[in-house]
Amino acid sequence: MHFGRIPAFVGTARFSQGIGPASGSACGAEAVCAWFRPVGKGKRAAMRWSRYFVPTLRDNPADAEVVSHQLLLRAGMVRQLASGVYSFLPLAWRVLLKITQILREEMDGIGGQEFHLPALHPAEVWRESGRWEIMGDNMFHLRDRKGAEMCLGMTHEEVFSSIARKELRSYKQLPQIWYQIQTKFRDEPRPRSGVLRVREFIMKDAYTFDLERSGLDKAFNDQRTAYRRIFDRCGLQYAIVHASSGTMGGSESSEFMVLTDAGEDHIAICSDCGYAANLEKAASKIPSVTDEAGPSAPVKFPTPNVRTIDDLEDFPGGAPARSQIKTLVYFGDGQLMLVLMRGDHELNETKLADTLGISAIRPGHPEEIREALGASPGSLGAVGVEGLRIIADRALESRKNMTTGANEDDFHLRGVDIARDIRVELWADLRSVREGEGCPVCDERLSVRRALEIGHIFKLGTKYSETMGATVLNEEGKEVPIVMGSYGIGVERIMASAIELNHDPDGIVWPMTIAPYQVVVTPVNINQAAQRETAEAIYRDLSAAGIEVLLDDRDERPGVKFKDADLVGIPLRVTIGPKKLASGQVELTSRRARETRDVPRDVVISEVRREISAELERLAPKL
RNA sequence: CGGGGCGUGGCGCAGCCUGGUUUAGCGCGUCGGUUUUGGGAACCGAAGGUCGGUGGUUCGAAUCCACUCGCCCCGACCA
Repeated sequence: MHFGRIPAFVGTARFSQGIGPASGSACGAEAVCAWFRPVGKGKRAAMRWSRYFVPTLRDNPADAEVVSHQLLLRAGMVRQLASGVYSFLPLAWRVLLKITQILREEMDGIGGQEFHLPALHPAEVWRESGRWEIMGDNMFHLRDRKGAEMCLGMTHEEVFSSIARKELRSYKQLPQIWYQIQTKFRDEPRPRSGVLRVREFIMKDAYTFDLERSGLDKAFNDQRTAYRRIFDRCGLQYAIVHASSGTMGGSESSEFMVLTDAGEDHIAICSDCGYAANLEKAASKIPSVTDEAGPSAPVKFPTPNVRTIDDLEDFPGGAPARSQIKTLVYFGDGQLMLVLMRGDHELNETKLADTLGISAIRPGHPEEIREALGASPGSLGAVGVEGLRIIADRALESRKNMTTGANEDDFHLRGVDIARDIRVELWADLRSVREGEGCPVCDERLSVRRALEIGHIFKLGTKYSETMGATVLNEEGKEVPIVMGSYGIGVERIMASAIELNHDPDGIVWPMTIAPYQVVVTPVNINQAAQRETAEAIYRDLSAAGIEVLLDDRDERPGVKFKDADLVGIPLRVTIGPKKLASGQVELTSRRARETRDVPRDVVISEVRREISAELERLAPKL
């Protein structure tokens, strides 16, 4: 823990790597140690607000929109360095350390072993897994001085797999549960929402290695339980939802979602049976439509200036949206394809990509579309189309007498019988579920809510072990691919969602478990000896009791100190004022309850301890 | 990548359209002093700005033009 004081170490670091004195000592040793420093037992130098770096702001910076971003800035916890890149100041770092401490305890609790892998990767391992191409511009690429291609790690399946394939040879070594808490780099197309979608962030990522599917099932369930304990302990309310596995691959995945409008995902949830799924995955039941018999063949009719579903609904001789076929053109896997939806339904692109098993799809460009179909969007249809893949949403199955574009500008077809007139290659659930539709499990009504992803667990299976050759010998001496799982948690997102869920007009209301400090001791007037001395004494006693306490010894007016304490969100405040102190009393305020009560000075320590215990009890994991 | 917006002391903004009367202002914050001390004090005094950058137009540019960098929002995309 004290490498920084060993001259040889500092000297070596400085000369061999050419880094300055500051990084040589502070960064080289202490910053690393900070990851491992246990939080909460500090009994050293007094934590005095007057000396503590907490640059609070009165006004909201103009470019902060979401609450967590505004409050993190105003509370003097974070500062932006670049778009999607944030510096964490001491208060925020304490919160993050407390969160990572909980992560460690729960990962260790299910047998996890902590690693620390490089953030800088050779291109090679990503080429092997095939994700160098798939990740594309989302990955930060660079070259070393020899010109070799490298990248900054977006995630660590590849690196962990490369260790596993070299070192794991026998089934006797399995199962393994490996994890780390590491910085990830993703060159987001659009960083946003403060610390919620960023380009550099801390992730707890875990990987399990098993011989068989059954082992993976157990590992997956253990992780799921650990995740529930973690988020319970962090004071978050969340939903566990079925999710798409996207570019991670794998067979099954669940996301842990905090219900907040600051999130960018949408989830469908059933309050009755508990069904919950990301809209990228959610299914629903919708009433079936009975069509009247139509003509024996499609009938073309002129529709001047009709370009949209709505236009055609209003057009004389048109059709209601539910009797229209929406024809979308997508490009993916090197080819154009037609995607058919009911007129009033919306395509979910992730469902389409998942159905096709490809990662990158995009809408066709107007020129491509015109070249392929001879018409522009607004007049497209699939009737008689040959040579293009045609994928249709299940809601269109066995529909008759439908109306769709004629692939001739300003003309549509009516009387289309899908089974008879369109060569559908693949039927799939492609539509986005909407509020109020039927739960696929119990038929109750689904609601659709905005949510923020804070964790995601995947059953990877053998995707990476096969492409990267990570195998072991089983009991019969046969070489088999290792069955893997992958499990991630966004550390800053826990911090930010805790704020999204716990704040009031005055500022943050930290859950006791992750609060930067548990108590702040505030003398109303630091210049009055009695108040000052009492505050110092209470501070010492609390500190000695192992409580995380901050002493607000600033020579400020009380209002300033109260406002800052509220803004920063410290759960408890002991206030020492002149009148009450004269009768041997101090005040104990709960930030969350916004309640203040008088407490005799000589029992304040035990009262504080009791309040903390009660809060920790409230946040104790339920399983 | 498409669309929109914004860069003026630490934070929030005005000034720009209609170039010079501005020594570039205002509120908050900061520093010094005095009086204060239970919910962001009052008064006095002070510091702090290459007006994002470069180039141009002009007698003269924060202001007009071109290019460029950065940031934010919506969409696309994304763990």
